[in-house]
Amino acid sequence: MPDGNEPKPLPAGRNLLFLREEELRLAQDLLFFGYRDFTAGADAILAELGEMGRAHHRVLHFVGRRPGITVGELLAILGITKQSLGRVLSPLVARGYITQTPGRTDRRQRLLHLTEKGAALERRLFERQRETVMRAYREAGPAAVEGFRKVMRGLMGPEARAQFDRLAGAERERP
Amino acid sequence: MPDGNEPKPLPAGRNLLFLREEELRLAQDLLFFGYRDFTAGADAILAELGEMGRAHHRVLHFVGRRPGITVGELLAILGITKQSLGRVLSPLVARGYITQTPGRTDRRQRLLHLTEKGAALERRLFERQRETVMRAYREAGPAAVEGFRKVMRGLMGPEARAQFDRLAGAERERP
DNA sequence: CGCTTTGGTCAGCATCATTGACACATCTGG
DNA sequence: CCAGATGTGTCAATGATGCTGACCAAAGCG
Repeated sequence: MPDGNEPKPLPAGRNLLFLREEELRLAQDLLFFGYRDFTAGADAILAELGEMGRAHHRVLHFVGRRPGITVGELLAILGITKQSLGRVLSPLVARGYITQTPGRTDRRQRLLHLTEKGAALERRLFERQRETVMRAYREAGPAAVEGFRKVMRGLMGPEARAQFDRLAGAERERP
Repeated sequence: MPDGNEPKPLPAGRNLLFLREEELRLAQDLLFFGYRDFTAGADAILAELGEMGRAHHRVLHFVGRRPGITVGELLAILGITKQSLGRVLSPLVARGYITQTPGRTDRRQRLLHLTEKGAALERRLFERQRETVMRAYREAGPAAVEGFRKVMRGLMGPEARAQFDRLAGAERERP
């Protein structure tokens, strides 16, 4: 990321960079409506199925994202307590969406993987959200997408940023 | 929008517009981490004060955004039920954060306004989020902000889009 | 061998949402 | 003017998601 060290106090775009009140009000509105509708599709599927909610989806997502993830890593990513995760993870295991296998080197760990059933549900939720995001991306155009990514990443705190970068780089085998 | 010093003259549109799996996974991660950290600051203030949560903040925000809004309009914006709103709004009125006054033309309506106390709390939460958003905007730059806005708006469904556009254009007041 | 780490579990509580049913005041149209 | 529609408030019950504190068991490690 091209941070800081560029001594360019160029006042170009100053109006945009000086965050006036109305600009932040707009950002608040955008994030509220946008995030709500982004999650709405998957939420509706889950509500239809019953017994599961958004928290279960998040677990399915991140386990699918990092197969073999440990409980501790998942806790760090989600930023919730062990007890809260337990109430979501245990049913997912009991109902055959996720498997737990002891770690090879550290047998205290429970490595989490999606079962076929779990992967199927995750994919269904994924496809539903893909429609929403694809439409937004297509309407906005590639340059806007790049800007969207920059701003969303900028909203994260240092910890979330580190978590995100690990996930984003995981595909390319680049830690 | 088509500014931006791209050092990589890839076949730009096509790769970005065809929403590959990994691109959506990234979008999911971005929205999860970004939205969570965006709300985290205000949530922390509210948790400190006790007695109020994110739902109360949303009410304060939208009442401040549209002074004199009716309960029905607020329900439409928030997309929750009357009962859910009641449990949040009633305490805000009882504790002197919001006033209800009968509508001039339709006395069934309860027009909502922030009190001085309510405006002060809303401003405190606002300033906290301003820091987060300002940092993200500054790091990303004006072009990225424009893209962010386009994509977030694109994520909304038709109803949310109409609500958002009304709020965005609602600088003009009606007495 | 103790100490730490990793994970699981119990009991209790708070917040934010839901549905269904009902009550009341007020506006509006025939 | 009355009947019905509308705007708002409130009852009870339920569910999903989070929290804290406490405690336990298995496994790794110095």
